[in-house]
Amino acid sequence: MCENFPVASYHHGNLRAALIDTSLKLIEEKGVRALTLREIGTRAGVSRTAAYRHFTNKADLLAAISEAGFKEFGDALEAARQQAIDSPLEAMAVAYVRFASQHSAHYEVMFEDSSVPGGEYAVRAFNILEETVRQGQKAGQIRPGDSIQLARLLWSLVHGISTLRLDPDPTNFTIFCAEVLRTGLANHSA
Amino acid sequence: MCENFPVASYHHGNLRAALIDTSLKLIEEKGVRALTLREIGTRAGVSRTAAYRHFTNKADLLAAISEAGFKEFGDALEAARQQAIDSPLEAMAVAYVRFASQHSAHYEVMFEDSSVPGGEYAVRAFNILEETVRQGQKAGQIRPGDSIQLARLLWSLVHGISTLRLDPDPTNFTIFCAEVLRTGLANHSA
DNA sequence: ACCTGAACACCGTTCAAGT
DNA sequence: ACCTGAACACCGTTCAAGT
Repeated sequence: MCENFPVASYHHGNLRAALIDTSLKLIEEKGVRALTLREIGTRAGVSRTAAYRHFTNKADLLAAISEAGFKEFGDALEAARQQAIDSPLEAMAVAYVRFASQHSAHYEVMFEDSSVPGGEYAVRAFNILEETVRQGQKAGQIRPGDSIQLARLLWSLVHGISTLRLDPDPTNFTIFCAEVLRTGLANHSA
Repeated sequence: MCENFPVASYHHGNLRAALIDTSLKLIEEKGVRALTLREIGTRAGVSRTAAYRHFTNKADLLAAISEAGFKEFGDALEAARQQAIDSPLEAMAVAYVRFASQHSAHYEVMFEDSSVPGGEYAVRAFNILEETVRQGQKAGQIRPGDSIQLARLLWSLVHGISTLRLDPDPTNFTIFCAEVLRTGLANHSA
């Protein structure tokens, strides 16, 4: 991070990164809806229109933030999939919810439009989910069936957990949800 | 609905309802973020500041829309619970997703802030979910355990399905999800 | 009581001008 | 190339004034 660099350093070509950095901090503080280009400029030590040298407009800035977020997101999911051998689905779910919780500014921008983004990194991130389902099916851990539909179910669940935040401990709640989803909501002793 | 009434009728005390009606239409067309008080006024045939006679500000208008939405929402969930005897959980899930799909403007406003609303009607709506879980547990259909946590799982899932809309047929996808959730994601034949 | 129109402080965006 | 400051067309909100 470069928040303590002198203002002069922004004039050497890293203003773009500084603007994104500043934006993420402002989003964390007040939410995306309160984000203004003018305040970003002021906080970054440049004029209110300096951002237009690096982004065509505000939407373009947000798109850049979203793309960077999906890249990190995919890396986190990929790491979770490779590490967990016994229960990759639970590991993925936890990694998903943890990312949304710890990178709330990124996550907010990524799913701002309430429509699924179609960017390269977004597609990659969600392909990882589906691959995990197929992997589990091959290993005999997950029921057979349309892996895309099963991945959509999983994705909907972790997205709902992440945006609704009904439980104060997201990780613990996600582990609980993964267990119930795995074994089923039905009463097996009946 | 009163969309075809003469403009003069708005001056007889029903401007408040007309403003909410107009807002919902504008939200359906362009989304909440593009909603402006000025356009609401113009579309309703009054001045750009007429709304301030009925709402303290824009946030208050949105709060009124949200509250009315949660009231209708609760009615829909309650009706679904009372009708379905054999699988109340699936009926609730379908009713939830169908409401979000058919009342997208209302739903968008209701969950705009990405934080759970605490209003009277919102609490009522989600108590119905939990009651359904307890009901299913008493009937021996649903596994025992903390009904609040199980309701939170269900709620997260249907909210995720509603906001992400990964499947073109929300109702059909919800029935699929309810079946998987009921019987479990694990491979039972292994 | 209810509505209007001008006014104020914001915002995104453009553009001529500076280095 | 990169940044600035004035300017324009929008917003939400306030308020004195009209009926």
